[in-house]
Amino acid sequence: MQRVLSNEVKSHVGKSALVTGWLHKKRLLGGLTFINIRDRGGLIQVLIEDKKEVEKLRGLQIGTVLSAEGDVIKEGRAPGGVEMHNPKLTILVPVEHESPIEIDKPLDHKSENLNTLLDNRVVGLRNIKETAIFKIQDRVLEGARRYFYQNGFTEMKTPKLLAKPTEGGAEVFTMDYFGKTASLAQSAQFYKQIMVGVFERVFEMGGTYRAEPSSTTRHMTEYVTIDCEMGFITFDELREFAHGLLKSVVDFVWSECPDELKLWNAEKPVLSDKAASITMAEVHELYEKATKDIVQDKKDLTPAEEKWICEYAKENLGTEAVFVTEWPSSSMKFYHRKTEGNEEMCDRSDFLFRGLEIMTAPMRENRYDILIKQMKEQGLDEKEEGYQAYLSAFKYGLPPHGGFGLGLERLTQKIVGLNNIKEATLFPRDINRLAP
RNA sequence: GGGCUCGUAGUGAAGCGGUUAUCACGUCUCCCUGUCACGGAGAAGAUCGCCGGUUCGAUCCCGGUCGAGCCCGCCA
Repeated sequence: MQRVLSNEVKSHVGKSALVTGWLHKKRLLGGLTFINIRDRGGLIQVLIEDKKEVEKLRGLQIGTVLSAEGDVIKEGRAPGGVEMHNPKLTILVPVEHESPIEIDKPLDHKSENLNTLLDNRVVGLRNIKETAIFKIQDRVLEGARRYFYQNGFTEMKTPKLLAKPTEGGAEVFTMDYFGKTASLAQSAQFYKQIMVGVFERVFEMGGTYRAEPSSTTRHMTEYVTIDCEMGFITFDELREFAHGLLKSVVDFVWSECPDELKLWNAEKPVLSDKAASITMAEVHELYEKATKDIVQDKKDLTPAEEKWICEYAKENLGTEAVFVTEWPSSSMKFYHRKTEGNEEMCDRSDFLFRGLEIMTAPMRENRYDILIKQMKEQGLDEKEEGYQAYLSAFKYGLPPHGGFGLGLERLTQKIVGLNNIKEATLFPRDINRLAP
């Protein structure tokens, strides 16, 4: 008999069916035994009355792989309205080891116990509520992909093994590469820009590696960026496009994952039709006025300011996502573009969503000679081998362009409403964690 | 890299200078015909993170160490 998925069983009412999956839960009530079988479609309840069949489950733990062939009955008392009766059970993989954590009840997400959650990830991810996070993440990726395709983008995959750190710095992982030193990509920056010369609009979703010794609720050493770069656009158009991406992804996820979002009591974000922007100076001023806190370093935003300005935007601008613009050019990357008519500033924006920076969206300097000048100003040697391929893209013509990197796990975290980015990561990597 | 906090059965918690180290979930045995966080009775399960010190006596107080979490810096 052919296997039927748990969510398709309802179309077999009155007939017999075969379901195969994992033993998710058993409840023995004497003459009646209920079990739940989990497969990729969800859960199905099976009622076992035959003592011989019940006895097959003795000593077997949650996680046992089994199949049940029986009659599909319409039953209002069963979850989902259908259940299987008179099953013949076949144990495919007996499991006798007790699960280290429970998988049929919501798992503890308190920060103090995060370590247990992550140490037992292999089994814990089978918990329906944990699975929901990553189903949502899957839809985030798909929603983003659709938005890019609708807007004329081409998906690409750029190398993550690099000869030279793309943006310099100590936060780069290095390794032996057949006698040479290779580094892991800490961004797709150079390749994204190079590919503007090929496709105009490109995107990539892939791993990014940073050897930062950060220990916070929002940092990991390996994470996924939804990266894009687009040519022939203005700074305003870039922010509008990025805002549109967030809106589009949110709408898509809420239409695809209502059940999963409900498990987490996730509230749909309120997002304005058009992108909302506030200058950094305005943020500092509003924040200091409202909280009486003095911001020491005015060249950046503190986490407290990021949280506060998002609350402000929600109340006053009708949106939970806001761009912060007018960043000082004194702390910009060499490939960023200075603001025309105001060289003290650069065309950079950070996109804050529910109190967290989820992307940086700047324009790039596309004029070859000015780019070289900016490299020199930052003490970089444009003649170095690692820059040659990158610079030749400019030498042979790149239009005005800009792009951004959106942190997948940060976005998932904020959509679901999780406290720590690692809760939104299957197998997180941080300064202390390299396994599982 | 800096600061603060926390380590007690498989999991989550309580506790106290002298206890048989307490509770809930899970596990095991028995009972239970509509459970869905099933219910009831019983049982097993803990070198109280590790090392050292103070003390007649340390899980508890002190020091170190290892591990973890949170905040800051930096960032997505």
